[in-house]
Amino acid sequence: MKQTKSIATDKKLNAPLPVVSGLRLTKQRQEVYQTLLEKRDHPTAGEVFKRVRKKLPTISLATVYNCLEALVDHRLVRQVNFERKSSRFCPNLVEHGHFQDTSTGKVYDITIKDGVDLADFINLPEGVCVQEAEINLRGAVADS
Amino acid sequence: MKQTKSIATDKKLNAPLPVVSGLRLTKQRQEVYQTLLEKRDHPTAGEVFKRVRKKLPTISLATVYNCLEALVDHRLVRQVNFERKSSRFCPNLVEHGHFQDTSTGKVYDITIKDGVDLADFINLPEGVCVQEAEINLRGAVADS
DNA sequence: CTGTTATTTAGAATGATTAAAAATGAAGGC
DNA sequence: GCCTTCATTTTTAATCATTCTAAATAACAG
Ligand SMILES: [Mn+2]
Ligand SMILES: [Mn+2]
Ligand SMILES: [Zn+2]
Ligand SMILES: [Zn+2]
Repeated sequence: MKQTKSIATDKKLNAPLPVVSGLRLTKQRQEVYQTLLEKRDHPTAGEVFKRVRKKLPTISLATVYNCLEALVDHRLVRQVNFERKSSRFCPNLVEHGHFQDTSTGKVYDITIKDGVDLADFINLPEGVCVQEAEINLRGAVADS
Repeated sequence: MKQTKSIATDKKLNAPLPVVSGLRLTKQRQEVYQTLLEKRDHPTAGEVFKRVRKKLPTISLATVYNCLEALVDHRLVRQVNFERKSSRFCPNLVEHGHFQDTSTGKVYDITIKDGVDLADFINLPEGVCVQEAEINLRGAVADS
């Protein structure tokens, strides 16, 4: 499927892990973050583990989980869940949703139309303040 | 939070499990389905198990999972997932999304504005045919 | 450089869900 | 109603992604 361009897609492929208060800089975290930037295919923790091991052969799976959690908690990475499958991870910080091709399992970013707001198409009850919005689609792609 | 009325919300509280080809009618399935209709609070499988046991004290948890899976596969019930928490189950078949109150954990149905279509606010790539759409919000509710 | 603490690591534990296999029962034909 | 067949239920064990534990290591503030 054709990839849509976006600000985040144009981000440098080897941007260093931003210095954020409360997030100690370790080579494991840098490498996990780099790995997510280099191939934006929404890998699972296990897939990230396989990739990072090429650079850091002694890293453990638990550390990959720890790093991903730290990155997610600091909002440098988003966690994407389809049904009860393994979580996937996405470094695109622009507001977007996800589409999964049911025949390949691959996950793609989908962007929200410019200037569109949640409340424009959803009946939000009085007094609710939406903090996180998840839009996950699944379906087929023509020809493939 | 105030419940929004909908066609499905007005459905009889004790509608029998519809006869569907390929779905054999058992008292376990009927009771699981009834339980979902009676209290539309998006219970987990474990919660359904606790409720159904009052009527069918010998039912097993595996059977509750089996029944829920059968109902979901036959599109009589929807499965709702927030992050990696236990799946929840919803008998509302009208197209809708879900909102979770982060302070109580409770899940509410949210309806899509009338006449609004996915493609109206999402940039769908060429040739994709959306088969399932999941809209899950989390946030806070005023006063509570 | 040193001390303090967060992080990493290997391994064990967790918990929701699924699978296996034997027992049960729903539905269809007679 | 009775029989046959095959889906479903039940109990139990297995799976598997993720989290926890405790000891070893390494950021980084002073
Ligand atoms: Mn977290
Ligand atoms: Mn299913
Ligand atoms: Zn993404
Ligand atoms: Zn619902």
